[in-house]
Amino acid sequence: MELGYAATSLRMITAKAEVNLAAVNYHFGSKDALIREVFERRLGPLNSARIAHLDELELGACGGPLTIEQIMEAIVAPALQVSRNPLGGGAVFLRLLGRAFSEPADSMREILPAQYRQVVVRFKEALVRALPEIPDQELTWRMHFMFGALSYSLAGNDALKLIATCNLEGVDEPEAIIRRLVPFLAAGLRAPLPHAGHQHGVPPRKIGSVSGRRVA
Amino acid sequence: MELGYAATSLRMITAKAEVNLAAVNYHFGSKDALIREVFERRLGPLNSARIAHLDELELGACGGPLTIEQIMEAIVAPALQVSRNPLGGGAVFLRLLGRAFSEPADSMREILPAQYRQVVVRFKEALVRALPEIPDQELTWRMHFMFGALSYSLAGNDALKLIATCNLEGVDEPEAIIRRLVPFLAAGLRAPLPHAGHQHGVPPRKIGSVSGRRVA
DNA sequence: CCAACATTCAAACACCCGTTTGAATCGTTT
DNA sequence: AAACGATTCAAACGGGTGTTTGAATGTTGG
Repeated sequence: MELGYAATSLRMITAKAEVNLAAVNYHFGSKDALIREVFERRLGPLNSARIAHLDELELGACGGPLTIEQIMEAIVAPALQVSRNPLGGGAVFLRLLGRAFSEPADSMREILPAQYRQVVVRFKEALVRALPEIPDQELTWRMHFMFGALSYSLAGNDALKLIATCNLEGVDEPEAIIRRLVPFLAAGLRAPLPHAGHQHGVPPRKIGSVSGRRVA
Repeated sequence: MELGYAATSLRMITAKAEVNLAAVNYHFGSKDALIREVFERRLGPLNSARIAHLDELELGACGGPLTIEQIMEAIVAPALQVSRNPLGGGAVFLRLLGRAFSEPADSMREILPAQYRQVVVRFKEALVRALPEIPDQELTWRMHFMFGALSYSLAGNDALKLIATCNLEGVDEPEAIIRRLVPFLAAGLRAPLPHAGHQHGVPPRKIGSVSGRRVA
C-alpha cells in the first residue's frame, strides 16, 4: 500500500511479520502468489457481500428498478463494513485496494478483472434498468469513471493531500470520503447526454480551439 | 508508463533510447532527477497553458463567473492539444501523467504537488465563483474527485478494459474519453448537497445498515 | 518412544539494480 | 597541429532482489 508492489520486498514483509524469509516461498510459492492470496482472501468476500447486498435490494424492489443511490449503497456499504472491521482488513485494505487499481504489476492486472467480473456484470444490469435513457456504451464509460473515482479516493493519494488548498477533514476516514463521493457520482451517472439536444455544454468543435501558445 | 517507476530500470530506458547507461547519471545526476526533468519539461508547459486558457476565458467573461463547462475546458483543452502533438509528448505523456497520480515513488509525491499547486489555486477560485452555493470544503473534495477521475481515465488502466462488459470504443483516444468524462464531472460538481443544513449528510445509521452477513 | 512428516531457519544462489570510474573519443579553440 | 574540456563508453562496484537449498527443529500418529 505504501510503496507499490515492485518496491516492496519480501524481506520487508517477512521482517515486519517477524517470519523467516523462506516462509513465503514455502507456503505460497512466490511473491505473485502471495499478493494474489491477499486479494482472494479480502476482496473475494467484499465483492460477494456487494452482490448479496444488491440481491436483497432487488428482492425488496419487487422487480422494479432500483435507484442510483440504492445501487451505490450496495457497492459502498460492504466496503464501509470492511473499513470498520480491523480483523477483516480494515481501512488499510481499502487503501490497498484503491492503489491496486492503478498498480502496473502484471499480477495485479490479472487479479482485479478476475475478482470484479461478476460484480461488474450484476451492477451494470442494475444500472441499465435504473437509467434506461442512457445508452449502453455511455453507461459503461460512466461506470468506468465511477470505479476510477472510487478507487482513487479510497487510495487516499498523499500527493493530492498536498494539492488541497484547505485541510480536508476526514481524508483518512472512508466514511467521510464516501459520504461526499456518492452524491457526486450519482449526479455524474444521471448527467444529461452531451449530444441530446437540450444541453449545449461545450461545443465539440470549440474544445481546444483557444490558442495555448501563451505557454510561459 | 507501462511498468511504473520502480520496475522500470535505467538499463531498459537507455537501451530503448540507444544510449549508454552512464549517460543519464552524467547528464541528469540520478534516476530521480531524470523523471523530475521529464515532468518539468512536459507538465510545466501543460499547466501553464491551462492557466493561460483560464485567463483568456475570465477576460472574456468581464468579471462574471465562468460556467463549469468553461472551467473544465481550460483544464481539458490544453491536455487534448498535448495529446494531438506527438512532439510535445502526445497521448503517451497523458497516460504517463495519469499513472503518475497514483505512483507510490517518493519522487513523484514531490513532483506533482509542486507542479500543480498554482493550477489548483486558480481553478479552485474559478469554481468557488461558479458554484457559490457549494461550501468550500465540499468543493475541495469535489475537485479532488475530479482530478482523480481525470487522471484515472487518462491512465487508461488496462485492468479496467477487461472489466468492461462491452468493447469501449475509443479507450485509447483521449478525445473520446474526455468527451464522455466532462459532462459526467460537470454534473458531479453541480450535485445537490446531501443535506441542506450542515454535516451529517446521509444518516450514518442507514447506509450499510442492511445486513452484510450473507457473505459467502 | 520413535519414525514420518511439516515447518522453520540461516546461508547461499544467480541476477538485476543505480551509480561510479577511468580511459577513449569527439569538437572546438587557440 | 596541439591542447583541452565535454561527452561517450565498457567495466566494475556495492548492494538489494526473488528464490532455492539442506540441515535443524517442531508436531503428529502408530
